Amino acid sequence: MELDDRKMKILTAVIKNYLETGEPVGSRTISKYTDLNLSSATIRNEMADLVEMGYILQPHTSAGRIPSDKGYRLYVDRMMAEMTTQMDEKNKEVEELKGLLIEKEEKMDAMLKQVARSLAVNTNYASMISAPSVSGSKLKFIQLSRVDANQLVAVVVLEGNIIKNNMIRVAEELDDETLLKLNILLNTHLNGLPIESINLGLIASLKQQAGIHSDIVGDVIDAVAESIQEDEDLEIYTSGANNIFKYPELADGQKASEIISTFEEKQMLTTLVQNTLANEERTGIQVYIGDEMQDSSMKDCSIVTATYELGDGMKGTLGIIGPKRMDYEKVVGTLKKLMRQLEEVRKT
Amino acid sequence: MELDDRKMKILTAVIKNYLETGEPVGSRTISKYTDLNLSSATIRNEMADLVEMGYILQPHTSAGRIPSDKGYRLYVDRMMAEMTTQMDEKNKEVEELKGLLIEKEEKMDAMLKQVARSLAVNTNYASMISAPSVSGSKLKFIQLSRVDANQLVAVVVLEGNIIKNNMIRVAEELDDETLLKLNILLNTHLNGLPIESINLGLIASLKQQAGIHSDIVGDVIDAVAESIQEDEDLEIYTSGANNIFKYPELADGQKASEIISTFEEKQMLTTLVQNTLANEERTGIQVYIGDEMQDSSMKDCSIVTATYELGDGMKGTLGIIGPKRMDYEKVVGTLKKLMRQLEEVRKT
DNA sequence: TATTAGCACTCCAATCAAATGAGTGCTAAC
DNA sequence: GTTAGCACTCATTTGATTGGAGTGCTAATA
Repeated sequence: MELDDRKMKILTAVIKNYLETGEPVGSRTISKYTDLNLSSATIRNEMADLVEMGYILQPHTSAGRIPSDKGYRLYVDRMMAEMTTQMDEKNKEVEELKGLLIEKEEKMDAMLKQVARSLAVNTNYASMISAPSVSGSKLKFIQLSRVDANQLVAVVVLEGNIIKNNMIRVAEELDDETLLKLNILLNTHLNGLPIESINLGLIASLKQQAGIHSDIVGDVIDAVAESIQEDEDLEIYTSGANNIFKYPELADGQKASEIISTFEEKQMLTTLVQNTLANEERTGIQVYIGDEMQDSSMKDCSIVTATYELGDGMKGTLGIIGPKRMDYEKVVGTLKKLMRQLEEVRKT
Repeated sequence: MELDDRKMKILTAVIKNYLETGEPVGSRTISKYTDLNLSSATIRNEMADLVEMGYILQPHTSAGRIPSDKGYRLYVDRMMAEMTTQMDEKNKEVEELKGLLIEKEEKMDAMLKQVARSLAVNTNYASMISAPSVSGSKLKFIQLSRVDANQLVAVVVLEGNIIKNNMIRVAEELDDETLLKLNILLNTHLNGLPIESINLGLIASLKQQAGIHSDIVGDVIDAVAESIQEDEDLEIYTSGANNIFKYPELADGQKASEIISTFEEKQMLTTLVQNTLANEERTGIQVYIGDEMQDSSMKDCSIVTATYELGDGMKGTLGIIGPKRMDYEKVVGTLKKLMRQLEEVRKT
């Protein structure tokens, strides 16, 4: 059987209607809703075909139809394709979301929290944002200072002015001169390097040059590596978890509990973010529908993710978690705008 | 009317039973449950009195009784008093909670998250912990370094090895010598000072001594102050929010949504923490029952908080949020143990 | 051949009455 | 002061009934 134009129109109508109401859609409704001028009986025949083809489902014998994951997928893919062709809508709506303006924030985490929050408030869905991965970013500055007899603090500044630090405990006390030498050694060899390029070979070479202090250099490099790595296991901020209660299909006790839990654990979100960053493609926007995510607690949800870039190869992901029947157009639009705004921020 | 011994026993029996079952308790149940050897009829008479006195409630005419906030309050107060007298229970149960062992963590926030999590897992209630307030703590070390032409990074280490940092933008470029002088100036005047003592007078005096660079000193001090203040607006970590779904009286959509929301916003928790820190008393443990909190979303909850101290005047609060009928004894015991453990941590 | 009107049928959801049973309050007896 | 006994209350459960939305199928129509 073939998905001809008419079937497509009916499918779209079913989905759109279901997105609005959340109730199964009957043939009569479609008959009026569309401009096809077909009777409900004809629609029924077509809908029976669509069920057979797997695009819609019938909760029970005498009920209307609801979209299946496959149906949503088709719909979303078409929408995404359309959106990229008619890019003029970009200008049209740019003003619209005032609440989404991002204030310049000195502290990265404060900014991310703010973005997550405003995203949740504006869309009425739950939201998340991952801190930008620093991989690919370059070392800008390293400073080793003595705090007291056997404690040092290592401060590392990356491009994009991300500051990391770490305490280092040293067995033997270091005098000022040695400390100075170490600082010079570290800075001359490491500044400007992308953090990936700090590998074992380089560390060995540094240790050698440090002579009698090779142990300390080892410790220091470890500490530096650790401080960089620190939230390379993707810090994720979430907001608006309670929004899921606005959608009856998620608000049921059992489901809600699972979703909240998944949300809190963040493990699942982390893998999703990694997934998104790995799969990045044309628009940078990806949609996961129901079972397309591994996690069973998300089987009644959809997640829309977007990759943002702050320059210097610092990429992160932001996303919306909502019911399958979420307003994909609005969400995708909002995310696109936010992506653009985040990319502006780096210029300031 | 007077709350004699027998009434007290009956009240306690009602509460204990209700804590377990969550169902209204009838006279017949009490008649068997206690060793009073009284018939249900007598119990009924007494319970009628207890209702009149406000310690228990009757959801509707022909139902059993449930404890009122006043009843809970009496029960909790008595329990707390008992617990402080028979402190031997301390030894008895110390082994019991294996999962509660706190691993030494270099990073404060990682440790706090871990504590919150283990608290939630062990109790089956939601949990929270506030980062220790640094007020009262002393400055240990300040370092100002140039990252590039017009950006400095200020690193501040407080006692307890809390590290804070902040970027500073300067209009005019500073040469190495000036920077060195500034560092010396800051360290000689500020090291060892409790952070509260950095007031306007001191700043003015520093500015004066900085001579032509007084503007910069102002900026720097501001940055330092800001970085210290940063999470003085009480960072709070929460965990186990989904546990509320385990208690039917909270799992209903509307209520759950409000609670989750309150939990996420953290505003209410912040004021609670401040409250707790301000009111600290004998044991350091406080119980808030239902309406004793301002927030209406918490009207069906109780919160038990404990104040921990990491030395150096660094105090924080940890707590448990659950239904009113939570297992107060267990919760208080667990919190006490955790307090002790946290206080051990500082010694390592 | 594609479309449509018509009709019997299905199934959910809402409504209602009756039955159930836990628990009370009160009174009279012990 | 305590208790047995009894009538009464009220939430909850159960089952039967109904209404209506929606389907599938068939026969008539264009």
